[in-house]
Amino acid sequence: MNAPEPKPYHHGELRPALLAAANGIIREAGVDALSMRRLADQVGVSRMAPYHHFKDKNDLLCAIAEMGFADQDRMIRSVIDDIGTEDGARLFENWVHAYIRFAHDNPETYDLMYGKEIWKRGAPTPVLHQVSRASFRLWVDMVGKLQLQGVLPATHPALRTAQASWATLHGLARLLNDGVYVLSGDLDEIANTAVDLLTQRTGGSQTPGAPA
Amino acid sequence: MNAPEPKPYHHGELRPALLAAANGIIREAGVDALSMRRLADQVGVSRMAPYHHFKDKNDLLCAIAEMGFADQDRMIRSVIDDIGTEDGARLFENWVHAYIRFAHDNPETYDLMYGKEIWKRGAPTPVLHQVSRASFRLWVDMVGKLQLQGVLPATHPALRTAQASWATLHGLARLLNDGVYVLSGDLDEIANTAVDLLTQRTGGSQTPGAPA
DNA sequence: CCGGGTAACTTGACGCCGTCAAGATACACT
DNA sequence: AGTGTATCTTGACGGCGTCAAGTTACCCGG
Repeated sequence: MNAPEPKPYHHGELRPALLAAANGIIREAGVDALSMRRLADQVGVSRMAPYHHFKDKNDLLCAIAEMGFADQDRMIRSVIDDIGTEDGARLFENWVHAYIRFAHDNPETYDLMYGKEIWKRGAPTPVLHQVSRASFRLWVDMVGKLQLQGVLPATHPALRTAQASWATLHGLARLLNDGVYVLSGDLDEIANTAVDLLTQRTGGSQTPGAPA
Repeated sequence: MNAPEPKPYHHGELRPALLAAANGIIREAGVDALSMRRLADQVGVSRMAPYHHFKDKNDLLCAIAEMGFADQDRMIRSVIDDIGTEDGARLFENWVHAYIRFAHDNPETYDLMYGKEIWKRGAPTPVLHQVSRASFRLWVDMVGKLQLQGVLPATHPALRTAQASWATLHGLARLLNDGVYVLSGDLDEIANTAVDLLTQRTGGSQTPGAPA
């Protein structure tokens, strides 16, 4: 056992430890409960120690948002890989549900990723900017392919269609997470409605996982 | 001139004065800049005075959000009245643009009305709850009528269609205000794309104000 | 006219917060 | 061994929301 070493002045792995702890706090107590002081305390360092690894609180939040984008991209890509490019409609449906589920499972992180906390109040880190744009580009490309397959209407350029349709997803996610108008239980049904609206489908399969 | 009376211990019109000042601060410096202390200072009373008219900071914010809903409803209704119920498609288009414009012109208030600050963090006042639900009901009724006119698809109940389509508007508003993905200049075009998507229109009038 | 009740307002204090400034510590390299 | 540097600590400042206890002005029945 070489673990103990009660207080090795130099923590050694502070940055990752901070990120992990911050994610934990956010997940359990919400992003409002995350303060630099409390974070430092929880990791076992003094209050100013984190400032050697993150210039700001904003800087820390950006790093967390970055991780969120990475997670989301991973999840989203797995949806694509699961199906291949064969059945576009099904792919889109799964995508939508995956997106909503991600937002629902990680409400606080989602908030950080797209909320004003970072994007309006504090300036987003350049690297966060890149990451988020890359994530959006993934979506635009996807929409383009779905337009070619006739799943989504091609009456507008892919970029515009991507923006408008993504706004729908984002709006749903926000309403769900903020608890306005939309009840958690109705979400799947609303998501299906959104899918039908966007794909201009006549009727609706009520649950995507139905044994077809 | 009977105005001066430098410091009449009892302010007399404190509550409305607080609301007005709060709205001013929010409009000019953002909701983050609104603190109870600063507000009190600006109105010329001591820090705890506002607490006799608003139980909480949350209570104050709810009151501001209420006013926001009132404004929004007024604006929305004026769109309806402007056109009558004759041309549903045009009505819907104008509605969407009016909605977005409202969000764009009052970003901080909009944030308060639908954001987590009130709905998740602090509990919304009962009366705010009522007001917001009434506002949403207005939208649901509207959607129902548009479905009857064939402007919006009737494949789902009015409630679901209202939720899904409203999510689109809300998403656009959020993205615009938070500065994610959507540029201010592209907004009208994106809004039109959204209208076309939702109404399943084949092509698009590019600007609503275009001379037919 | 006066006495007391009550609503409006003030001042003091507490414990949080983010972070600047300056000092202490441990390691890395010459 | 000595020096430089990255890392971590402690102290302090101003700001926040708000509880508790005091002060002031008005209102109303006698």
